[in-house]
Amino acid sequence: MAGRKQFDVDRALDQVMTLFWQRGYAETSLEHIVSATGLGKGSLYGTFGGKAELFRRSLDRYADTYGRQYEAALSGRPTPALAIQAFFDVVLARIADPRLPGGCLIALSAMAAPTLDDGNRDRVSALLEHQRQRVQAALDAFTPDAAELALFVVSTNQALAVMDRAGASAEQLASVASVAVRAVEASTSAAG
Amino acid sequence: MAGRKQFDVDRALDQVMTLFWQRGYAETSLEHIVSATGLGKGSLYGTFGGKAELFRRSLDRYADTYGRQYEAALSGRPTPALAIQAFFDVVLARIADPRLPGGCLIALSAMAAPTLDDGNRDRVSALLEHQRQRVQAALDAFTPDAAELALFVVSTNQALAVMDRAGASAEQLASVASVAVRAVEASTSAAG
DNA sequence: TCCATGTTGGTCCAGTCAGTCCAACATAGT
DNA sequence: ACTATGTTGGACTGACTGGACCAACATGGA
Repeated sequence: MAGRKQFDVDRALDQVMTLFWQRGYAETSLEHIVSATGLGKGSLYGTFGGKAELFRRSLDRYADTYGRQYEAALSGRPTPALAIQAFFDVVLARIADPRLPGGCLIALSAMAAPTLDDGNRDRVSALLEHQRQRVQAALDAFTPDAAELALFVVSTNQALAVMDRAGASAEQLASVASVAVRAVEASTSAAG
Repeated sequence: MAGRKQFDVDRALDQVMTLFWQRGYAETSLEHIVSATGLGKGSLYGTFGGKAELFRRSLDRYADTYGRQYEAALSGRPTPALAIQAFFDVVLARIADPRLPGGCLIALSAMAAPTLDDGNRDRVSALLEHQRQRVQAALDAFTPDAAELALFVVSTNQALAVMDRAGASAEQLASVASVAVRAVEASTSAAG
């Protein structure tokens, strides 16, 4: 194989992911991507394919990056409430990081689902379902209502993304998360 | 005034609102709007102004239409839990209506905030804050924690919009709402 | 009746879009 | 050193975008 890649593929993907995360699929042009990565169109098309494929790779990279963090937060907690609080802390910390766009790429993409191609729409649903299963697995040991609670927790996560985008403060977002944690606590200590 | 309007402005606005609600701001072209309303560009520009103004009018019409429904649902309920359940029932019924797009125009627009013009971005925040105040007013009589709970309820409302767009079933959405209602119930009967 | 005023729908325009193509280049194996 | 192979970034294309414009039209008042 002669002629090696002149750029770091993962680094470029991070830049593209951030761009989609900030502006959404429709409002991110190839010109934005070219400008953010410093690459030419030939390199982008040769390495990643078209815009839709570039988006799919961004979704996967996002899910992988933050999926690990969620996984770590959920595991090894003594109570369901502490696990869910740690889960929300991941989101709250990410939202508070000024180097990253607001909200959540998955939530953003779910909203755009009707105008995404079938492949990307399905991918978004699958990633969200995977997230639900992750939370449910962490709750299963504590309560028989894990399925319902897991869906509620994942939904609240999406809510935080919307509220952040709408301009809510860090305190407000933490408050929403804490109400949700108390709901999980009440559910698991009373009925479970 | 000679030369009267040949079309029903509110009817046209409903069609435009539905289009934005389905596809979002960026993915809705003037061509879509012309085609959906059957009007010419001259009529649209003469009556509403440009695309951004058309979007603003759609936001306001949306907020007005469903704001009345939320208001009615919240008022005159004997307990906070019943008020919030009725509130969520408005969203759930709207989502279940096959004639309307999924999710919520406000939530959709909040997600697109970074790429909206200042006027529309501020409008979205204002409408969401108005919604929060509406819920808080309904809860104020019952509990001292109304501010925090109202924010939680409005957030859950946004969560339902995201989950619907992601393909969640009516049962799943109802389940999320019921967990939230129980959280309100526990908060207001225990601490209040 | 006739004209001033507002409406209508189509045409046109400059800019932007995603995607294709290719000539110049850099490398690895021989 | 030479060449086959893969990479690169810019030039180009046809389609589409939001918006400006306007000639034909419809109406209400004088």
